[in-house]
Amino acid sequence: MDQSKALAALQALANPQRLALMRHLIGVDGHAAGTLAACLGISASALSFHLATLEGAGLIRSRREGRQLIYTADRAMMGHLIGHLLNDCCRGDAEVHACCMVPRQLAIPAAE
Amino acid sequence: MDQSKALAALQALANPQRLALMRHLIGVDGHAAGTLAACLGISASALSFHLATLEGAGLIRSRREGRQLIYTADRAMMGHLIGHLLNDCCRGDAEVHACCMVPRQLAIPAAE
DNA sequence: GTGTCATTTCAAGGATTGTTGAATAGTGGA
DNA sequence: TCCACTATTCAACAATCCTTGAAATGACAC
Repeated sequence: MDQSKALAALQALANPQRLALMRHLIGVDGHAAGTLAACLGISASALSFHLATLEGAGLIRSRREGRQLIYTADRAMMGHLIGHLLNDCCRGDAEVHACCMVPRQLAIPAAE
Repeated sequence: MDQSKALAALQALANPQRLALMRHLIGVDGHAAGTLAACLGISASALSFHLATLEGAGLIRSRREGRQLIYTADRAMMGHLIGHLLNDCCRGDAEVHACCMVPRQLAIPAAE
């Protein structure tokens, strides 16, 4: 992932509504725009603006199902962004790695 | 890490100059403000503005050494931010993990 | 003390971002 | 066809962010 894509993704995530949208969209098959507007309590046009920003950054995709547009998270893109922060921006720094892996490692008791 | 801290950190990183600053500051003992201004080619006051933003978000710290202010990255904060994205925002999603963990996470077998 | 270096703070302006409400486009049913 | 439903686009405005250049602060040397 190049620098400018990572930056666009960070700018997209750096907003409370859009971060909330990503949370809603990760781990599900997708949500219609209307559902998302109701979840976040924002207007349809504000939602549309935020969805367009996330889609422009490559963090979500959309498909039409009848009258509805179903939005899904692009989990690979999210992973690549995190990978960029971790390995490129922080150059694989050991302390950064150690601090972000805590919960997952604890969830695996005596894994070695 | 709570939601609002993560958001502040994302907003701080979502700017080309500030992302470049983090890159410069990770993995070194620290840089004086003047050095950083020269590296990035921006004015002293613009630099100061960006450093204050990063410091306000907890991503860097500063100490005085004589006339100079030495800035260092808070690698733990950076790690916690990435951990938040990975485990809280993405709820530990396996595909997200798979896409970002190229070098390290391969050592940890999936436990879900 | 004065002078100089390194940096921050301030005020002003331009650029960008986000919200609102009305108008528009696309889909499907009667 | 007409109508209802879903969602986007547009224009206008408010809010925020970023840059600039001048002034102020803090630390050191003389």
